[in-house]
Amino acid sequence: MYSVTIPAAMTATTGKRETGTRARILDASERLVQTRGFNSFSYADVAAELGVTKASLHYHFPGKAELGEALVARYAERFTAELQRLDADGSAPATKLAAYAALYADVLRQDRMCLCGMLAAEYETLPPGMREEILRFFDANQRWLCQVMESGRADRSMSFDGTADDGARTILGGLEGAMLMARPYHDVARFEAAATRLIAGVTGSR
Amino acid sequence: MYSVTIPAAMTATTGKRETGTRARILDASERLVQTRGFNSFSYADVAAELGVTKASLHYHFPGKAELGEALVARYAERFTAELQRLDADGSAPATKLAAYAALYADVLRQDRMCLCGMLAAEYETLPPGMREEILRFFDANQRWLCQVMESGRADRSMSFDGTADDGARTILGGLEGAMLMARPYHDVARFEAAATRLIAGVTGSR
DNA sequence: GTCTATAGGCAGATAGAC
DNA sequence: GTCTATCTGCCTATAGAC
Repeated sequence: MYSVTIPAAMTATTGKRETGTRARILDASERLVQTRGFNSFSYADVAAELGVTKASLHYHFPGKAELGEALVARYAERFTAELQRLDADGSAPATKLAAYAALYADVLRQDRMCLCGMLAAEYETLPPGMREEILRFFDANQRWLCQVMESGRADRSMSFDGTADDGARTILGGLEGAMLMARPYHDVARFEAAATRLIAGVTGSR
Repeated sequence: MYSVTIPAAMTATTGKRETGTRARILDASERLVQTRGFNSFSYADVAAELGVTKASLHYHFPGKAELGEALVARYAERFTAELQRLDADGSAPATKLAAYAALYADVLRQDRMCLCGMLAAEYETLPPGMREEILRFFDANQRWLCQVMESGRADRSMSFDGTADDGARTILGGLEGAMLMARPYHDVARFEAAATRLIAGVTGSR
């Protein structure tokens, strides 16, 4: 098994567990956005879940835009930390890709969509600050995948046509799409089968 | 070029152009859902675009749930007609897959997401009637892709590992995900590169 | 079929007491 | 920091005239 996800309410950089109201707001909001979408959850939802008032939430996050930006920032920070951890492992490129896909599977097992995948669907309706962060998240993933594929090609453990850049995009989009499709069916196996095939497409294991 | 999409306001089965208010409501709503999402558009948006009042919309569609169901039903009907048209062509399996991907590219070129791909993200928030129709849409696509792949394997024009079922799901999810990723970047080429690779993964053209 | 008018609710947000 | 109270606006939806 490749997982071992960092819990939401834990700062990726310090590893320090956060228990303050701010972190609890982010945790509840994150789950709501990943399951329902940014435009389909309200301050009232979060307040009810935390047992506080809406006004209290506005103290921590003046507006929904600020809350949204904080959500993506924390999510991206955590995800980046996971990618660095995978790099630190020093495992083979193909193993890294499998571990990467397993991160997605972990999210799906909680009946959630990737936060940024969900926000990508709502992209047109989001405030500019959130849009920029979302693109940065995808760019970072893309770069990491591209680098893994390049190294796999370099050590001859992988063989694929075209650029590593296009391959990375195919995998990123393929995994996001596989999540999107698997969720309505509540079928993680559906995701895993697709993930395996997507990775096989670049490892040349056919 | 593989496209030649049936215009929205045209009944797929009869080919008869519809100009009534009902069809115009569906057209405007469809575009809004595909760009913003079901929970991010309102009767007011549609009414303003059509130059009628919200009350008039409620005459044609009592509630948003009924409007949503009619949207998916029409979209699925149109899409199914396209698939039948592709079958009638009698072209090679690989050509059919390329034409299938081109249908998605046409949607993306209008800066839209696949209607059902968008609704898949919002799935948890949708009324039961819409949910069932969305699953039916994906099932139909899946079956069509599966059948094309089976025939490709049968005539030896395609070679792929695993079941055609898994392959079909990988392509369906891969294309939906590629759309999802390409839209924020306004980059159709990004989609096309991924689509080509996804199809190459089953045609064995490597 | 389309309109005016309006209901009832919930959204995001703010002021100010404690 | 969290509360009560309140505001304004938009949402879906309905009644009833034309």
